[in-house]
Amino acid sequence: MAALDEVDEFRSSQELHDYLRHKGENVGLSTVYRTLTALAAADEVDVIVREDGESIYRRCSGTHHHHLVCRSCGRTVEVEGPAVERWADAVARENGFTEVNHTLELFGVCTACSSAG
Amino acid sequence: MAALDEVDEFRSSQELHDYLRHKGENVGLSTVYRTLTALAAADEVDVIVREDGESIYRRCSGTHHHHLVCRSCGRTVEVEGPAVERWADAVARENGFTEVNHTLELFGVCTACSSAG
DNA sequence: GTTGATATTGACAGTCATTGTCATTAGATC
DNA sequence: GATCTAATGACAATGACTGTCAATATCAAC
Ligand SMILES: [Mn+2]
Ligand SMILES: [Mn+2]
Ligand SMILES: [Zn+2]
Ligand SMILES: [Zn+2]
Repeated sequence: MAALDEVDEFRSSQELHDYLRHKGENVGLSTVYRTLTALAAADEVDVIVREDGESIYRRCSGTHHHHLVCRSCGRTVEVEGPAVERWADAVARENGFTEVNHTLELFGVCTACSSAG
Repeated sequence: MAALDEVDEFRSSQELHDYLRHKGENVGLSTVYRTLTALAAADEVDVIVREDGESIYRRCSGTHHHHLVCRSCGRTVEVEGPAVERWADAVARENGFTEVNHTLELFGVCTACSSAG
């Protein structure tokens, strides 16, 4: 978890494992997978599934929010949208669905990356 | 594409391949993968990446929309949220991001499945 | 301090969706 | 029919993720 705090961007299990190994920590890949899965289940970290299907993790604030992520450098901005949350609830109710959760992520190119080209 | 029209729910490449084989069509798995990837790239079908990372495909209406999907049976409702679209645009602009797209899907349990248990 | 019960670890092998390869086939053009 | 070209499908390879299990750490008695 400390390692995730250090990077501030979304990282996959394998990336985080590499990072820890380069820092000299002797930790196994299995443990990284297990730990991240457990932390995500306990809502201690956020997970999003990238478009290629790989899961990436990040230490985030405790409140419900979504992400605006730079496709190029991974820079992440946490964003909130109360109107969106209400809309999702209403849509689910209108259609009789229960136990509804939603995934909402924004992917784009940040200022730094678009000026760098 | 005709096969996708027949099912009306999101299906993975492998599921669609099975379906075609059971109907007697002699088509290879590679071709199903290739075709679905191409159709998705050409915006002829919608793709979403399930939480386990598997990509599933569906023939949808041409207008921009999102999905309310039953986790149990796959039943899918197309939903629209103009307020959400405006919110996404505003958030992207405020943070200086360009070329922004968004993924927004709702997963829950439909009426039929929740009464069936 | 030693012992033993219990939980955690990590090396390694297995799984499975997806992608790559390539010889074969289908279709068009002459 | 001969020749070229694009599409196909069987099969192998990739890679993220999961399962296994012996080795190790943790810790509470004794
Ligand atoms: Mn977050
Ligand atoms: Mn759709
Ligand atoms: Zn960037
Ligand atoms: Zn259902």
